Amino acid sequence: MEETTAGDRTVTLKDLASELGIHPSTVSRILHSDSDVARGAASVATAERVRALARKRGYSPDPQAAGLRTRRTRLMGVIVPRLSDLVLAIMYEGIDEAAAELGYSTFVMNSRDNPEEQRRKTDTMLARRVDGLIIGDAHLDSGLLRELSARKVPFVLMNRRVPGYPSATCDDVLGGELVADHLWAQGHRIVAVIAGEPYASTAVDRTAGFVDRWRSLGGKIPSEAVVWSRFDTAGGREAAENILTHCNPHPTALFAVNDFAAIGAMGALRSHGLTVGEDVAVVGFNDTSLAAELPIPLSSVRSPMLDIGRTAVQLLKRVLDGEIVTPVRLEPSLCVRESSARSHMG
Amino acid sequence: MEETTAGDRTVTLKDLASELGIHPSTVSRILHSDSDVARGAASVATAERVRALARKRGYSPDPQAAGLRTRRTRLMGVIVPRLSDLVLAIMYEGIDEAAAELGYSTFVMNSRDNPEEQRRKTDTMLARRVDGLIIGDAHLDSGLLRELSARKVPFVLMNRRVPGYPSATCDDVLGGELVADHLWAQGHRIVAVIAGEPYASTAVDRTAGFVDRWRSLGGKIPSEAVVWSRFDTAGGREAAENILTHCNPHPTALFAVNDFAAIGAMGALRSHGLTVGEDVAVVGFNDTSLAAELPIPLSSVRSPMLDIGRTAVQLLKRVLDGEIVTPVRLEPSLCVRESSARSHMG
DNA sequence: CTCCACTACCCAATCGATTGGGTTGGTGGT
DNA sequence: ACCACCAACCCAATCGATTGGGTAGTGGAG
Repeated sequence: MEETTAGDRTVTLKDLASELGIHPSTVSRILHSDSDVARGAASVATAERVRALARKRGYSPDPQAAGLRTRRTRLMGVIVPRLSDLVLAIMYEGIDEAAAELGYSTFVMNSRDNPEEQRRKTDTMLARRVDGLIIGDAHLDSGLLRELSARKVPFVLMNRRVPGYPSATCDDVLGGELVADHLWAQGHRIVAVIAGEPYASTAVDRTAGFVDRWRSLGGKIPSEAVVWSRFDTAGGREAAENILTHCNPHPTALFAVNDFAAIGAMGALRSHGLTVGEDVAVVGFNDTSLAAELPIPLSSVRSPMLDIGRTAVQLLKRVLDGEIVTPVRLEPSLCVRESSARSHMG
Repeated sequence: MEETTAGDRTVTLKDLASELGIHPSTVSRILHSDSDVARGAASVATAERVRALARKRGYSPDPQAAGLRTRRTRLMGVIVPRLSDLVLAIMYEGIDEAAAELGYSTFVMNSRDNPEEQRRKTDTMLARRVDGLIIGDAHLDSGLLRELSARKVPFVLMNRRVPGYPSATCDDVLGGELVADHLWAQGHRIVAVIAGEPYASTAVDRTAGFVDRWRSLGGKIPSEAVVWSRFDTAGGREAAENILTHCNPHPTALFAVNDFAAIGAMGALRSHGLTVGEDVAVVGFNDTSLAAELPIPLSSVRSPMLDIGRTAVQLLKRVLDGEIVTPVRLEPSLCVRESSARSHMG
C-alpha cells in the first residue's frame, strides 16, 4: 500500500514547506544540492525530514517553473537528417543515454538534410528554449552555423564536422585510409568510390582519405571513378550503374562511403552478372548491423556510433559550462568480410 | 539587413507592451488567438500594430512561462523499445511531422523493452510535465498502463495494442491472414511461423491471424512450427535453426512476423544449403526499405508505419481534448517478391 | 557584560505569460 | 437628460521554484 501520490494534484515545494512548517525557500535549498546543507542552508535534522517527506509525497520539481527562474531548461535539441537512418538512430541512442546521465532531456527533429527545414527546426528548438543544440546534419557550406555562432547559441556538431566548430565525429579520413590499405593489400589496382553527398564531411573525408592514400600507395583513380551519390540504397545502385557504364576497364573493387549505398551497389553488380566478393570487392562504411547479415557479408569500416553520440553530449555539456572545446574524432576500425576477403593478385 | 533580433536578450510580452504603450495583458490577448480580437480584446488597428511589432522584434513566447500558468506544455512524450529499430524510427518520423503540425514538440526515449526502464522513462517524461504519452513499447501483461490510467495520465498506444486502451496500430491480424492466403494459394501446405516476442501484440496478432486463417483453409500447423523469437536478425536466425532441426518434414514456407527476423531466417536457410524462394518461401512483415533491396527480394506485408505515427499523434490530441477515443487499425497490404513468388504445387 | 560570529532559518522579488475582473469614455435609445 | 451598454483597454494575482538579503537566537571570546 504505497501511497506516493497523496491527493491527485502534483506536490509543490510550498506543499512540502507548509506541511513541515518551514519556508519554501528552505526546502528548495535543501533539495537543490546535497552539499549546500553543510553550508548554512538548514540543520541536518531538518534536511532529513524534508528529504523524507519529499520522497513520501513523490515530489518532483516543476522544470517549467525552475527554468523560468534560472533561464535553463536542461534540454538539448538534436537535429538529424532522418532518424530512420540507422546510423543517426544509433548515435541518438548514445545521446539519449548520456543526456539522461547528466540530467538532461533531448528533443530530436528530422531535417531531411533540407536547409529550409534545418532552419525551421532550429528555430522551433530555440523557441522551446533548449540550452544547446547537437547538430547532426551540418552542411559544409551552411550559413546557419555562422548565424548560430553570432547569436551565441551553444551547439556542437555530431557525425559531420565543419572546420572551425566543435564536433564529435568518426575519424573519417582514417576510415577511408583503412579501406585503401586493405584493398591495395588484397591486390586491387582498379577501384572506384561511391562518394556520397558532397555537402557532408563524412562523404568528403572518407573519399579524400581513400583517394589520397590510394595515390600515395602508387594507385590511380580517374575522376570518373569517384561518383557522388545519395546515401541510400537507390543512390548506391545508381552510382554503381554509373561506374559500370563509364569506367573502362571495370574496377575490381568498390568503396561506398555508407553501408546502404554499398548494399545498393551490390544489387547493381548482381544485376550485371557480377559476383560480389569474387568479381568485384565491395567495402562499406559504418558497419551497421546489417552488414554482417547479408547473404554475402559486407566488409565495412566500423565507426563508434554510440560513442559519437555520447561524446557529442559531453562536448555540449562542456560548452554549456563555458569551456572552449575542440573537435573530437573517434577512431574507426575495419571489419573484413566475405565481400572483400578474397585476395585479388594479378 | 533584416534585424529581427534587436538587442541580444529575448523579447518578452512586456517589452512589446511598453514599446507600444499598452498593457502586456492586451498584447497577450491579441497574440493568443486570432478570433479573440473581434470579441473585445483590442481594436483592429492596435492588433495590427502589435502583430507587426511582434514580427519585427522576432517575438516568440516563452513556453516555460506560458506552461507554468496554463499547466500545459504542448509536449508529447514518446517511448519506444529502440529508435534503431527501423520500424519505430519511421513511426517516429510520422509523429514528428504530425506533432509539429499541431504545434506540439516531442520527447523520445528508448526503453529497450525492459519493464524497469519503461517505468523510469515514463517517470522522467511525467517529471518533464508532458501533456501526454505515446507508448510504442506496450507489453500485453503490463501493469504500467493500468497505473497510468489510474493516475489519469493521458496516453495512447502505438504499434502495439493492449485491449482496453486506445491505440494506433497496423491491422496485424489481417496482415497475418494475407500471408496465409498467399502461401496457401502458392500451394504450400507445410509452413512454420517465426512468431516474435509473446509480450508484443504485433507478434501475437500476426501469428494468430496467420495460424487461424491457415487452419480455416484446411491447413495444419503443429505447435513446434510456431517459434517465439526476438525481433532482430539473430533471433530470426535462431528460430529458423530451431525449425529446421525440429520440424519434420521441413516446411516449404516460413512466415516471420518481422523483416529483420526474416533476414536472419534467410541466412539460416542459406547455411543449410536451401535456396530462399525455391526450396523455401519466406515472407516478412513491415516492408522496411531493405526488403526490396535484398539479393533475393523479400516478400513482406507493408504496414503504414508513417501513418501509424501520425495517427497516434492525432489520437493523443483528441484524448487531450477530452474526447473518448477507440483503437484505430490501419490496413496493411502484401508485397509479393521473389522470396515467395514461385508457386509450389505438388 | 558586551560584541561578534555563526547557525538555521524567513522574506519578498523575480522569471514571462495568462486571465478573471475591473474601469473609462463614448454611443444609442427613450 | 438619463441610463444601459459596449469597445478597448488596464490591473493584479497567479503558476512554482530560485536567490540575494535579512534576522532571531546561541555560544564563545575578550
